[in-house]
Amino acid sequence: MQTAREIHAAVSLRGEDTRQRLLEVALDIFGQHGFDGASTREIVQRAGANLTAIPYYFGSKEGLYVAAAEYMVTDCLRRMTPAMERTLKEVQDPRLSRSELIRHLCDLLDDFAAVLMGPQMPDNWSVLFAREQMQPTAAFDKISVAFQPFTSVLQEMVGRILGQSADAPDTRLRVLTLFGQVLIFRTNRATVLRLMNWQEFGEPQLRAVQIVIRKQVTAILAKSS
Amino acid sequence: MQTAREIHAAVSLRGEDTRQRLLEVALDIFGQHGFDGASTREIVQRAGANLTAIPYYFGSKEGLYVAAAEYMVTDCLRRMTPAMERTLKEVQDPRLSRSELIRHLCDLLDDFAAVLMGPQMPDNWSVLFAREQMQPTAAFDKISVAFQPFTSVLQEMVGRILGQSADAPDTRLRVLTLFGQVLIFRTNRATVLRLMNWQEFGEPQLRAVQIVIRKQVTAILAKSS
DNA sequence: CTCTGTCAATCATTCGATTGACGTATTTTG
DNA sequence: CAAAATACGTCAATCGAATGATTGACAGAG
Repeated sequence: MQTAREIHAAVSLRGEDTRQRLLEVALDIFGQHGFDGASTREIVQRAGANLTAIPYYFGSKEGLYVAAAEYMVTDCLRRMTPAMERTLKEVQDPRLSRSELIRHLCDLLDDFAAVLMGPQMPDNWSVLFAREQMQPTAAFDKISVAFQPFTSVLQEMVGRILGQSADAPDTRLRVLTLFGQVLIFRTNRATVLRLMNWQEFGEPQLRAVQIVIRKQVTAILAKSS
Repeated sequence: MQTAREIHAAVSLRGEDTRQRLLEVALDIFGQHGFDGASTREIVQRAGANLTAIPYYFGSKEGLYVAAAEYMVTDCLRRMTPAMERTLKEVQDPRLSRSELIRHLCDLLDDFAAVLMGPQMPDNWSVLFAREQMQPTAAFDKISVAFQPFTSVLQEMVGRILGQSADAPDTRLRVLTLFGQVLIFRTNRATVLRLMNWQEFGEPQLRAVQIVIRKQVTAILAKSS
């Protein structure tokens, strides 16, 4: 990893445009074929750019990969921030009841599910994400750091609901398993579609998932310790 | 996909041996680099075989990929069958109480978590699995069919516990989310390790996960509808 | 005139697959 | 039982195609 070639920052409008198109296409193709399998020729062709644009803007194929991963993370976060900020505002009041906290948590998970299952999240992104989980590259750090505020909010809420520290191992494990209930609909897309006899993740499917998750999250956090 | 070249079935002992080594190495490398990124030369080199062994035994690179995926699924199932058969025997009695059923379900999920987090399940396998979820190839059918009995058992148990049909959409969604709570520790390995400040998935980590999952599954299925 | 961005042409490497030959078991035949 | 014939597995050499990267020239805006 890492090449020391010079990187141009795209000054003019024309340059920024091709840079952007390269990122989007690269993200799609890297997700589809993996780093080694992705062809720089295919990327530049679909982006309507020249082969030399990659070394020019990103230094190398690897530089393009890391930049594409960063681009993906930024875009995901951008879609989650409204729900997160809304939740942060909602739970500001320290006198909220347990059931009110649970309701706000469910609302947040609802939005999370909507983003994950929605059409704005291309499958190829998830593949790249999954690969980084098992074989972290330089891109994983950027991914990890970017998502931290999100898990942080969840820890805070779950901790308050269960009456324990937000940093307690039990709290963190709870957060992860709550995550898991939603994430499976993204990470195991094909299995879900087949088991449910669904053709796609549309509005009614999303609704059904949200209902079940609400029921279960409520049951998990309602009374038990 | 699919090439019509002739495939040799490896008759003698010597042939079966290299065939086996090719499968194991191929599974590792396909998982690591993806289908396009994997190099047949690297595979045969690490397997101590000749380049022509791949067309000879599997028809083509694609044939090797499908065979490797099948090999992985078979191996996973082999590790899960003992727990599954034990559970099937346990729940044979139709007069089992709800709490007893829940306990047996938790036991099954415990074993499932142990297999997923255990060292016998290489990371590269999970990557291949994840990729098949987003971009199913000919190998996904084999994967899907092989895992069906497992989801079938879970549907049966959850349906009985909740007093509803094993095939009801709600039952299936419950099964998927139960799955999800365990699966996240495999699919998002790097994120889990970082959030929990773990260096590995060892015995104590597995135990902690199992405890939380038991608590949550019990809470989910105990009383609510 | 200079800097930014683009371009075709070309480099050495590596890719998956094929070929035809060569041993070595296994089976058939005299 | 021994010899010939067949099938099995392996091997180096080679094919055409595609890979990432580099070069040097060229266009247009500041």
